[in-house]
Amino acid sequence: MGKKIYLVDASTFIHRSFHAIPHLSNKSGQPTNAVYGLTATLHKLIREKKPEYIALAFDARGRNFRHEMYSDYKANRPPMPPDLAAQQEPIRRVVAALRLPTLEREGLEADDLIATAVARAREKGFEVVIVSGDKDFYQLLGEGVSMYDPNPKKEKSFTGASFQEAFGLPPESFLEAQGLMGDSTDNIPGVPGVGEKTAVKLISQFGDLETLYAGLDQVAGKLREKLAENRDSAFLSRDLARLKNDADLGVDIEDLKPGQPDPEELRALYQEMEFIRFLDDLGPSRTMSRDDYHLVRTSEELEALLREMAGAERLSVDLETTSIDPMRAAVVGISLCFQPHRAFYLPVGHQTLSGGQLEWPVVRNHLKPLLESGELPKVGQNIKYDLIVLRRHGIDLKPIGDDSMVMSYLLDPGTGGHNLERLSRSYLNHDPITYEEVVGDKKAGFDQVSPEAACEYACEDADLALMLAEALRPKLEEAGLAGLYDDLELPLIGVLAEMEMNGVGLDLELLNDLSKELALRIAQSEEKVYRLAGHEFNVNSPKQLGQVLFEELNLPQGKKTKKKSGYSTDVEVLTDLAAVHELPAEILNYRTLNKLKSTYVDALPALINPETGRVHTSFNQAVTATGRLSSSDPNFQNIPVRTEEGRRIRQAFVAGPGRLILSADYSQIELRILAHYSGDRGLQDAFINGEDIHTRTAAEVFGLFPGMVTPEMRREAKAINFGIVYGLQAFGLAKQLGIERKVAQQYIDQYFQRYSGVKTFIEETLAEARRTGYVTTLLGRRRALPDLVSKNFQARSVAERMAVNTPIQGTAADFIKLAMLEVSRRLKEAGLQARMILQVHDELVFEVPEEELERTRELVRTAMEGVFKLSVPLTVDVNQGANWAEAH
DNA sequence: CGTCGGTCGTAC
DNA sequence: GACGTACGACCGACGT
Repeated sequence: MGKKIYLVDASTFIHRSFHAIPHLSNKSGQPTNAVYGLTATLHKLIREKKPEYIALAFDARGRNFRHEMYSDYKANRPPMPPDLAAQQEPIRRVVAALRLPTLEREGLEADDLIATAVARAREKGFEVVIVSGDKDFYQLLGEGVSMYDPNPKKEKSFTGASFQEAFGLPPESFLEAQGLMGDSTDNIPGVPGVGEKTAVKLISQFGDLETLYAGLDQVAGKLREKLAENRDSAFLSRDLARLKNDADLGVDIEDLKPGQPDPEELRALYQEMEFIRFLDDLGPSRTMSRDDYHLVRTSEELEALLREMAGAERLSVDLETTSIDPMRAAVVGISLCFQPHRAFYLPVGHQTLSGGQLEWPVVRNHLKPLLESGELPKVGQNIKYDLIVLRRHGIDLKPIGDDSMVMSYLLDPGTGGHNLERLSRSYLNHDPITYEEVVGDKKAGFDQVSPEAACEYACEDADLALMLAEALRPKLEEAGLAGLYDDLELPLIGVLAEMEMNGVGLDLELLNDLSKELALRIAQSEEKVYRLAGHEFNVNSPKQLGQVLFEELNLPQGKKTKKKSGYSTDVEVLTDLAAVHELPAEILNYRTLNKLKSTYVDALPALINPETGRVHTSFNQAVTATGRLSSSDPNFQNIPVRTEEGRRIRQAFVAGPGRLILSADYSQIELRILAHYSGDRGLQDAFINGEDIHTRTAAEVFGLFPGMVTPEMRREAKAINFGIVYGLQAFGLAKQLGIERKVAQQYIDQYFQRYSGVKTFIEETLAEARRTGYVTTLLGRRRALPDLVSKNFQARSVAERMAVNTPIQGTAADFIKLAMLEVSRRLKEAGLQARMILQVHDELVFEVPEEELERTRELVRTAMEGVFKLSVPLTVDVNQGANWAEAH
């Protein structure tokens, strides 16, 4: 086999990608579609052809010899669009990092460089493949010269022979045809009215332009006239299309060998461009050595480890367990790391063993002094998990030094996924061993893993958490987030762990009764639905329901679904249809009942922990974009409250004997924060004077004395008040209130006129956010909003609403977190038994011994009201009862 | 049989 | 297109 060289027409691929691929950009707004297209082509080429010799040809900027021959050459080309110009530099960086040789000479186009390279390469006996789809290269095809177009849509190759077969003329004659055809994209005229078909036909008949014009009388009618009229143009066009094959390449063909691509450079580039697909192509980047990870499986080894740890300054801890639920997990092993890249794994609960392992009581007793030592800060990834598991296993882990997950969250709460793998990739440039790699079979528990495999994985996790804590600390400082982290989020971890461990008591009997009742009512509803529909179908399937409503019953369809895959059957549509037909109304009833039963009534008992007899939610500290907590397994933050059935579910959340449920919620916290932020006198006065804010707003908007406000007006004003915080617009308000859009707009205008401080606040918030690229809360929490400067109207609008909402929602989140810390501190200080069990954004729920009720009430209220001094008072309503429903 | 996107509905 | 932040049940398409 001889040598083969691939000559890539890079410039054409760049243009083609730019126009063919819909707009792509990374989060900082850099357009990337052309970079992506060329990179995809190159990856494919390298992967499939593994070229030994290759060169990428680029057009030189500016004029070249064709402009001299023909002043209108490419005169129809608009200047390079800015979005394409902006991609030139990253393209060069990709090519450089791929270590691909390039051809680029002043005054020459890529085509001429390739034609020249073809000639040089043939002289040296190379086989040549031109990588392009451009017909300008057809003239070069022939012995040992072929074309290959990797475009996935119409992947094709041409050799000299296959070209002849397809076009009926030898490739070198195609140039003659090009003279006749011209090329509109380059503004080469050719013979007007003659396209590829005619040109190829004429040339296959005559052979070349000279012969054609010599025998022009053999051509019939109109065509002959056109040919005759444009004789000069035809010859000029041929000259323009002729590729220059004697240029100076400035490089020897033999030197056009690809180098070893630089994986780190590429990784950084692809990360910046957000080319996830190509990142995967690069394979794992393992920048951390695992050579110094050790199994500790005898008490001698354990004692040696303890001696070594005596000098440690901080300790990274990671547990391997049998469950992701810390309230059910048993310890399988524990890894410890206290200096970079040196870590230890202590197996205690492995089922598959080749050697020995340690007994948990032995490990516990040995480690307990260190893990509970106030002198040695503990570091971890999501350390709340380890805190809970260890506490259940007799160790009170303290103090918390750092949690890499929480650190990363504060740095960028807007993008989800603060797991160790992602943190490691983005901050340490290291792809860790994944859980799947270690466990293999997804159904197997971690205790099925061998201690040896577990050691590598667990030690790496502990190592990573330590490295990340170190790497992220300066970033927090730089962003001004260190205070929020040290004084709020970090201490909150312990409070959340306690709340989760406290859990919530459920009245199972009540839930059982409710379940039976709902089952009956659902069955009745279902029957009625079938009767009204005329047949049975899956009522839970929006798709089937859509068919019944809109195709069988021919009810008027309101709207399509968001992603326009079908008919919408949501509550808004069905409510409208309920006026026309009985079925939609019944569906609504069915949905409500079924939702309650499946999501709450039946789901909750299944989550009762057998050890404690209670339900232990997970409060997630690193999920929401605004700083709120979220709750899952189960989500206790969306337990129904508005309907009667909903309240019955809350009745099942009960206090133990001799205890009460106490609920304390901030009154209108978001609107109070808005009043403070905006400095609006009207809004502030309303809160300072203890007025009903919705009545006040109604009076302002409708121009009445507060005494004249009707309940209906108050309801509308309430919608406006809430809507303002979310960036409401006339369309949305009109829809919600069922009023004309114009009227809604009047309401909003009036609102901003009466509360002009709010209007100013929104404008200033947006201006500041556009300038800095992020918004902040009163405590300095940040959220980046790159889309504020997006060219996409919709994306920009969404970002603007986030910019208004986040400081308000996020400040409320800051406050209740502060309150949780403060309440927790004071309860301990006062020696009260009350246990905090839930947080629902503006509400804290406690379980309190009856005899401590009054003291606890006052303690909770003052702690919550005093977290921050706003220009308006923070007010807390406290209520209590035997269950959560009564406490509201 | 598991995964994942879409739809819907609950909370603040 | 049009009001922010979450979680989760269920369906159905798709892949193993």
